[in-house]
Amino acid sequence: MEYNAKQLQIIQVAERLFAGKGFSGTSIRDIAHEADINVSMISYYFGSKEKLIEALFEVRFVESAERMENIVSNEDLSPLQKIYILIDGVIDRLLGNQCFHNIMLREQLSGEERTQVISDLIYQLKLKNWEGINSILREGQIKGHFREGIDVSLLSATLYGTVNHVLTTQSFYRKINNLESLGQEEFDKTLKKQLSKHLKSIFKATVAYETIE
Amino acid sequence: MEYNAKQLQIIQVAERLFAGKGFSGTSIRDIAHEADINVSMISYYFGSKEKLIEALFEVRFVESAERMENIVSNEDLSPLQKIYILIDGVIDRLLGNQCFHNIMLREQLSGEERTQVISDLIYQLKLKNWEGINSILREGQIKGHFREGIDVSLLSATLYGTVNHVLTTQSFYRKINNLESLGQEEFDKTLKKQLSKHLKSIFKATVAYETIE
Amino acid sequence: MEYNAKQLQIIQVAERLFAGKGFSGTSIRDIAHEADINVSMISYYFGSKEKLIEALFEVRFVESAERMENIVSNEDLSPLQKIYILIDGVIDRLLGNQCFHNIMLREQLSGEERTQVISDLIYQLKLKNWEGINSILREGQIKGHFREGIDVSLLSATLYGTVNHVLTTQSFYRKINNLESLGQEEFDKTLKKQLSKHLKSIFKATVAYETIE
Amino acid sequence: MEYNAKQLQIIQVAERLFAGKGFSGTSIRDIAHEADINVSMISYYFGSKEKLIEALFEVRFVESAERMENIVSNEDLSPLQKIYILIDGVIDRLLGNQCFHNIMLREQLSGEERTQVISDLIYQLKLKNWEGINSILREGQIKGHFREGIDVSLLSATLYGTVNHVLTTQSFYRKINNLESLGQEEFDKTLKKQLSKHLKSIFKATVAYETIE
DNA sequence: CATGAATGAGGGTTCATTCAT
DNA sequence: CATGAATGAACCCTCATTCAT
Repeated sequence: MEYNAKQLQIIQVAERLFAGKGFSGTSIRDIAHEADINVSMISYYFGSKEKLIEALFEVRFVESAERMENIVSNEDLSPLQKIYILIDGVIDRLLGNQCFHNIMLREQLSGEERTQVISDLIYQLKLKNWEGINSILREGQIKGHFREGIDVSLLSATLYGTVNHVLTTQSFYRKINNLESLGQEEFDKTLKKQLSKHLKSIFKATVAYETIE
Repeated sequence: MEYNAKQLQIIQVAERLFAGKGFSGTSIRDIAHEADINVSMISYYFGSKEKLIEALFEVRFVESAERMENIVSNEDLSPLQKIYILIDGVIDRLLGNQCFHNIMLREQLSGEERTQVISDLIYQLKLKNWEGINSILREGQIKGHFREGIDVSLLSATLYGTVNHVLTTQSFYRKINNLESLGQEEFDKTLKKQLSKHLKSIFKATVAYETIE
Repeated sequence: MEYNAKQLQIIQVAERLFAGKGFSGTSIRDIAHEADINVSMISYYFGSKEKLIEALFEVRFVESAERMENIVSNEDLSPLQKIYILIDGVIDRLLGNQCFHNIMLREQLSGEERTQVISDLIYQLKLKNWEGINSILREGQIKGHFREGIDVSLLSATLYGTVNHVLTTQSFYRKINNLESLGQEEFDKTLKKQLSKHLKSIFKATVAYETIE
Repeated sequence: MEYNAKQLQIIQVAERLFAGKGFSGTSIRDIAHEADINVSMISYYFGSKEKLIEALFEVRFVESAERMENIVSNEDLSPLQKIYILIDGVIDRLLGNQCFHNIMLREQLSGEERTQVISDLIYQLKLKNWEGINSILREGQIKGHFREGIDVSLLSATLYGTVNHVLTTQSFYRKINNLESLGQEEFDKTLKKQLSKHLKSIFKATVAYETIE
């Protein structure tokens, strides 16, 4: 599915508003007003409000579909290096697309199953992510670098859950760590660095034998 | 603030529906229908839909306000034992009140700051939780059991984030781990056990010196 | 119909609120709140909101029913003196019960004919007033003091209309005449004096032969 | 502000209903039903019920803004002739737009100050009317036709108050003067004639020296 | 191909009144 | 005799969508 410039602009505005106020809490009038278009354009271009959020998911998924693949298939890296790159990749992706991941979190919290399309896309992404981590861990186990008996699901949960939680509670994090004076960009940089170190440390301790460096 | 039986019933229904469809996505007619009351009762009992969700937060917060206190102040436990009890407490609390924590996650994702009341309550709860973990860690450091330089915020994020993420992606977790045949109760039990083991392992590796058992 | 102290208190509050916001614009909750009673008391004491305004009219009418009679039947006064006393009486009555006359004006403007009871009371009052003026004028004509061919209805309209209009546009009157610094009481006194002089002058010029003093 | 045909139709219906039942007493459903439109059209066209009445005031004010000007600035007329034309103009205007003036009277009786817009418009109209009368009277005084020491406010009150009062109590007027058999049009004609004569007589006696014809 | 006028359904809230106590 | 809990109707307004142009 290809979208023209106007459609992409609408999607972008919708993404910001859905992130801030939720799907139900955002009216097409809000979107139309912010995007400076007529309200009927949303139905015209996308068919309905629901189709709009589907389009949003499609666009963002296509963008991020290729990343995991590149990491796993790179043969020059050790399993632990791959894990490290994976962690940084997740951090970058989630913090770099905060609006979209906010929406995705909301959708996962929703029992409404807005549409099968979105559910399927989220499922596919999760599966791909899980398989990526899994294949790296298996490779590490085969190479004798990693322990046996690692719970991939829970380790994934720790990776994504920690980043999401920090993303969600940014303002609290700033307050508690006296980082309120920092600009958004600088704060993001600091956050990424600390998150990266923290998660790498957890992963290493969890998967790698002590002797591995 | 005290609520009578009918009010508590409404709150309970609202909690379930807000968790499933979000605040904006749930109409007071939905709530009234499910609770088998007249639509005007919500305004009558709570003043407005917004006041209803505030009441919900107040009730749930009062319930869970005392838990952390009991753990921290118990003098018979070692710091690591306290951490372990804390972890199990968090798991129990979040998985035992899935609807409410779903709503709380939604509210944290929301940029709307529905009301100052809710924001304040969430902030207070987070602060209390943070202080609880912090004081246990400090105690462990003073006693020489725990490492220095622990990032309390990120460790909290890992604890809450991991549990929340699992809570949010339960169905995926079941599917990927072939646990779809289990009943909800049995699954919850399994999940709690595995989460507990996983998080305790992470915390131990992160905070404790290797020699500590 | 007799009303107890509580009922009279309710009537008094209702009068003030009806005057300020109109009958439809005033809710029984407003009244109950201001009168510091339960909402159900209005239905309980009066039967309904409509019956309440009827009661208000009854009470105020009984109060003012006797005045005109006294003026007309006083044999010691000349017709013109009677007219003068009548004018001052109308001014005093309308300005002394501004709330009630506000409500009465509203009811007369209304095409709803809220109830036959109110319509009848207003009709009776108007008729009594008209007859009072008429009989004084007739007396003056018989005595040769007053001209023939006086339009009693229009003269009444000028009397009541002028006072009502001033009553209605008090704030404009204050502004245009630079009386904004005066207290309400002092302003009322000034207003009454000027209205009295103005209307007496009009009446004299309209009804009396020039030579009459 | 320009209004299209449909908006003007809605305004016209609203005017009639507001006059009959008051603003609070008229629901947008009433208006929609009478105007044969969907209820949502009122919000759609005017924004809200309050904005609708504002629009009504704007339209009617624009219509009557020019009249006074024409009278005052006409140099071929004597001051007394101008007064006479003014009186007939007021009578025509008030009796010709009974619905609107009913609403305006209601608004002036209201302590709610529905919106600043309406209050301002009414104030401007009153001021313009006052200034018109004032300038004619001053002209008459300068030319030596009129007395000194005329209270413009009270004279205005008598003019507008008398006409309004007759307008308000038409049915009583008919009854008392045995004019119940007349059709509305014929009655209006009779009323205008009598009102005109009555008010001109009052004004002449009040402002002009006896010798002036 | 794009628009904005128009719609019916449903949103949250307030209403006057009733009824069991 | 007096109360407050509870009700269903109606309130104004916003919603996503449609349709003629």
